Amino acid sequence: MRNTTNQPDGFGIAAVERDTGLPKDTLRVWERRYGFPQPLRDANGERVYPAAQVDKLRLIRRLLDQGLRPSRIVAASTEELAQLLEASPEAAPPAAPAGWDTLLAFMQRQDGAALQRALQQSLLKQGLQRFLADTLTPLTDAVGQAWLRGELSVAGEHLYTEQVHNVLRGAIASHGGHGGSPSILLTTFPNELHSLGLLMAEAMFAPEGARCTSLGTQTPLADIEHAATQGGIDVVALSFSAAYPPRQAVEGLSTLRARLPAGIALWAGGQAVREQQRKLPGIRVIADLNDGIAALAEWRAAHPA
Amino acid sequence: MRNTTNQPDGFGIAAVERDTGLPKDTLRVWERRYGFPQPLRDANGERVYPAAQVDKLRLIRRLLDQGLRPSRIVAASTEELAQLLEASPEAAPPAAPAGWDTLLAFMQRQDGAALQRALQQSLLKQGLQRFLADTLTPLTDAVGQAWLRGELSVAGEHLYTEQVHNVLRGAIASHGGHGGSPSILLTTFPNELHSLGLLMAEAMFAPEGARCTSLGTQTPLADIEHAATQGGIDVVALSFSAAYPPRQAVEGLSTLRARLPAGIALWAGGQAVREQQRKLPGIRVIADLNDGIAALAEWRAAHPA
DNA sequence: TTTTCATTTTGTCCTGGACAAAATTTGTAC
DNA sequence: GTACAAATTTTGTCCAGGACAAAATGAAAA
Repeated sequence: MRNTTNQPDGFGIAAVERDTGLPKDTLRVWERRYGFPQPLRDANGERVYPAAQVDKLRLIRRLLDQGLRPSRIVAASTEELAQLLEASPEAAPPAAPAGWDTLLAFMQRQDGAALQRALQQSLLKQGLQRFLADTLTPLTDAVGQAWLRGELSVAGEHLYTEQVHNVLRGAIASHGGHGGSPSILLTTFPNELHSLGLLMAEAMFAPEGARCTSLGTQTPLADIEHAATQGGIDVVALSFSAAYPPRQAVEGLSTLRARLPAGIALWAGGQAVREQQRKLPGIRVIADLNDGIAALAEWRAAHPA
Repeated sequence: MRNTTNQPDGFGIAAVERDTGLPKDTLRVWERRYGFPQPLRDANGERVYPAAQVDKLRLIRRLLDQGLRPSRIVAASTEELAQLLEASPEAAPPAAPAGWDTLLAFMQRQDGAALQRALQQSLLKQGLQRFLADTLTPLTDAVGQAWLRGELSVAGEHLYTEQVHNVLRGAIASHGGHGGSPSILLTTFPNELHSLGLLMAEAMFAPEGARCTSLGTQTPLADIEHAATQGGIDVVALSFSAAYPPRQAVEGLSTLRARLPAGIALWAGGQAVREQQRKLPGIRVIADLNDGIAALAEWRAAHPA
């Protein structure tokens, strides 16, 4: 029954876990292996992390998400880390989307209303599918980059995600038609909690006249199977973010393919599976949003009403 | 680098922690002291919890929340636990919400469209706030119960959550007014990924004329602080599901309270904090949706424009 | 070039011990 | 008996240091 919070000057290990997202076990093993962090100890021998070390841990976490390895960065000095951060923001800063500066400013100042208005405006001007392909896809990319570079806080990124949700849900609802075929079940595997890809897929399929049923994120495999066979589903569509381990994706998809009746198609989209088509026989890997439309056309050609 | 999730028959310790809100350390020490839970072991000696034990842990968790002590209940048989639960004041599960049978059928057969139509209809008939208090609250409860009893699959529950999201987001959007004051920032702590409570709170506050900014789930503490001070926020509102460890909630809230300027109010709602007001000085614990309205009124009384 | 195989890295789990905070019981004075 | 202080038990979280599978990397073969 510790109170890890308000050490006179520093944070307990539980508080650091909450703040940085790095599990306690990881914090301890890093200390053992790399010599950082090196928390003080209180009277009872428990770790007390000074604020400066917590800040550095947060920086390390950003670099980790950029693809750097712990052995290279955990032991490095704060100056080296800052240099690394400058160095390789994905080499080529890919042509900021139109109006990027304005949008970034909205996110930085936490102005959700303005952000939503701007998105809504693009949607009306372009139509749903072009909005998805030409605006949302590069924009989401740019937001991720901005976070990696430290130009945007986690809060700013969350705000963006939230507003995209609002706009897309509204668009899907207004397209209304709980129409025809195929009947598509959309979801993600457990541990994949990125819902944006899912929603974008739904927004792509729904106006094409498919009957979309989304289960949100994190449906256990057995339940996907159950829902698909129960609900008269034609296609099960899974979404994978870049952060999902590709091997787990392949393994899970193969298992699911084996358990689903052959009459139900299985589609997989997202960064983690983009290059894996050859390892996934019987599964349609969807490379991007347009390819999704193609997959839909294929299905319809193969299943004349 | 374990994959705790998809054990062919059972859950890894990390999955159980997520599902029950009981920390790993606690699960292990209970096993040592009380002989329960008693998970199987996989080839590598790691704990694999059968579904039945996870269910029992969930039951124990509920009794704990009611103030019973671990030594009385952790070692008890499932029958004893069921009796204790009957006897408890909170019992009163009955009174199935109006139209429950129909709605349950929709969920069981994965008919999202019908479910959404039914919810939408209730919303129109009752108005948003009564819909929240009189329909959605008991309904969400009933869905959870049905899942516990095995009458509803995970997929069915996900379908329900998804449709409620659709309906509420639509309702909030149509209420439009990104109006006045206070300016409320809504989110959850890391590891709390239940978004329904958050959305219900937003749906409660928005039509009352508050300016709501939701960051979705899982915002690190430091980023909540950043967003609140950056964005001209008057109130930070956190939501906690029943599965969130109460101690962590209390500790996190205390830390956040200390870090936020005194001028920014901190509100906390949800099962995990319902009984914790006395441990949370300087924080307004919100008992239910109506109490949220009350908190809003209090704030306005204290801050005349 | 791609594919396969061996090696290193890395995160999460394990055991069993410890101890402070909280809860409960016991003791004492009014 | 009731109120309050002190002693005791209960309980959750932390610690150390070891282990190992999955992932990432690098080398070799096709």
